[in-house]
Amino acid sequence: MTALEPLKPTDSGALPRYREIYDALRQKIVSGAWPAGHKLPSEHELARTFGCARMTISKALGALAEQRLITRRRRAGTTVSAPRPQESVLEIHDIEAELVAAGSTYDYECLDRQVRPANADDASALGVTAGTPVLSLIGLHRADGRPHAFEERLINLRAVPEARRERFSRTSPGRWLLQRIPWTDAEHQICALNADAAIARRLEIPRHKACLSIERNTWLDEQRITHVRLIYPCDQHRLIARFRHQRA
Amino acid sequence: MTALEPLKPTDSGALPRYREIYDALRQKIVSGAWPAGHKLPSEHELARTFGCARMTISKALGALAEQRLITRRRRAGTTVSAPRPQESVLEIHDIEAELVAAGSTYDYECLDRQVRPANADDASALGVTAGTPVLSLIGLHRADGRPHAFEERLINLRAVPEARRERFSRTSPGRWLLQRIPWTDAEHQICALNADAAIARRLEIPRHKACLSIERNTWLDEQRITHVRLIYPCDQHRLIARFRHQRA
DNA sequence: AAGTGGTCTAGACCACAAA
DNA sequence: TTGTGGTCTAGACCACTTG
Repeated sequence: MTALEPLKPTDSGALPRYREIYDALRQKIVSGAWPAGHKLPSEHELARTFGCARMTISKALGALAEQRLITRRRRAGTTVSAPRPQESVLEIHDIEAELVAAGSTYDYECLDRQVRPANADDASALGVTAGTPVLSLIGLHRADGRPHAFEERLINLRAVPEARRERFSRTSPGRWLLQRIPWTDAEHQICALNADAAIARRLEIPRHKACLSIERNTWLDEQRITHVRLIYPCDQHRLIARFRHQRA
Repeated sequence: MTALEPLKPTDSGALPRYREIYDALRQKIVSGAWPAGHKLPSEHELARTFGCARMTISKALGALAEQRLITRRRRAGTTVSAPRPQESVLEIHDIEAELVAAGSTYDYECLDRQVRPANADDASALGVTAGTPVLSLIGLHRADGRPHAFEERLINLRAVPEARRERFSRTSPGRWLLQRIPWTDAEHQICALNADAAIARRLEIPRHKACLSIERNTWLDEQRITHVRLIYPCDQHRLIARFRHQRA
C-alpha cells in the first residue's frame, strides 16, 4: 500500500468521511510509509484524490495536526512531524472520588486553620504579594479510617473571599473549591521525598519512608486561587497517565 | 455583561471570527455567568446572534467541547459541563534533551544486555506471551558524570527486530527507539520508592533514600514495543505538568 | 508572483434523542 | 414528530511564505 486509496466506496457503515480520511493518512504515518519530513499532497490535491470538498480534508488534517502528527504551513505545505517527545495526559483525580470509586470510605480532618496576611513563605508559594489575606489549611485525608494523604493548602482570599466563612472541618477544601470556583490554569510538580518526623507522625508511617509529593497551583486567568501540596505514602498512591495519538 | 454581544465590529486586528466567538463563550463559562448545566442557545441562534454562518459557530463550539467546557448532544442541545476533574498534560522529556537543555553533559552506560526468550516476569511486564524474544537492557544515565537515573528496559524483538543488532553500549535505547519507532499509545505509572541496595549502589545514594519511579509502556497500535522503568533520586528529578483550558 | 493553508459562507441532508 | 447537532459541499477571499 504505497499509493493513497484513490476513492473509498462510501462505507454505508458508520464513520464520517473526514474520519476515514484521518485514519487513512494516520496509517501512512504510524506505519512508517510516510516518514518524518515527508511532504503530503496539497489540500486541493487530497480533495481530488478522496473525492470530497477541501473543507473535509482540512478537518482531517486539523485533527492530525492537533495530534502533532503533521505540521501545516502556508505555502510550504504539510509535512509529517518528527515523533513527539514523551508527553502524556495525566489525570489527577479528586481524592474522594478516587477512593469512593475504589470502594473505600473517605473522610477529611482539619488539623489547622488560619486566616492571616501572607507571610514571605505564603507569598512565594501562592504567588501573591506579602500581606494579601490568605487562608492556610492543614488537613488529613483518610481512607477506611487510615491516613491516606497529608495536605497543606493556601487559598487566596482575594480571589475566593467566600472561603473565609467556611470551616473546612470535615469538608475537603479541594472538593469545595473544585465545585465552586472555575479555574483556567493548573500546574503540577511531582517529586519523591523521605517522610520527615511531622509527616511520618501524621501519616502513621516510619520516618524516612518514601512519599510522593504533588504540588498544585491553580489560576483563574491571571489570578492565583490556591496552592496545595499533597503527600502520599509510596504504597498508597500511584499516578497513572495514558496517551493516545489517535483521537477518541 | 449578562447578554451576548449581539455583534462584534469586525476587528481589523487579528483573531479569526471563530476564535472571537470561542473567547466570548468561554468567558461566560469561566466567569461563572453561565454555571454548570446552563443551556446555550442553539447553533442556529448563535449564528444569528453573532452574524455568521453556522459552521463558524460549530467550530467555536467544537473547540469548547474539546476543552470539555461544554457538552453537545443532538436534540438536547449544548450545556455547560461540570468543572473537569484535575487533569493535566504531563510532559516527560527525553532525558538527554532535558539535561542538555539544562546545560549539563549527558552520557549513557550499558550495565547489562541480554537477548532471551521472555520469562514469566518479562512476559508480564511487557505484556507478551512467554517465549517471545526480548532484549533486556539495564543502564545508567549520567549528568555531568554523576548518576542521574537508573533504567531497566525490555524491548519486544518481535515488534522491533532491528534492535537485536544494536549494542546500546553508549546510546540510550530510549532515544534510539524514539527516533526510529513510531508509537501510538503510551502509559505511565509514577510512584515513590525507597532505594534498595542495588539501586543505592548504582545511583550512589544512601539506602532508603526516596526515589521517583516512572514506568512506561508503549504500543504501536495493538503491539507492545517496550517497557521501561526509570528511577531518579528524589532531588534530581521533578515532573512538571501544566494545563490550560484555553487553547494555544 | 504564485501556491499553500486558514477561514468563511449559505446553503443542504442526515442521525439522533427528546417530547 | 421535531429540533438539535454532525457533517458535507462548492465555491470564495485572504494571509502567509517561499521561490
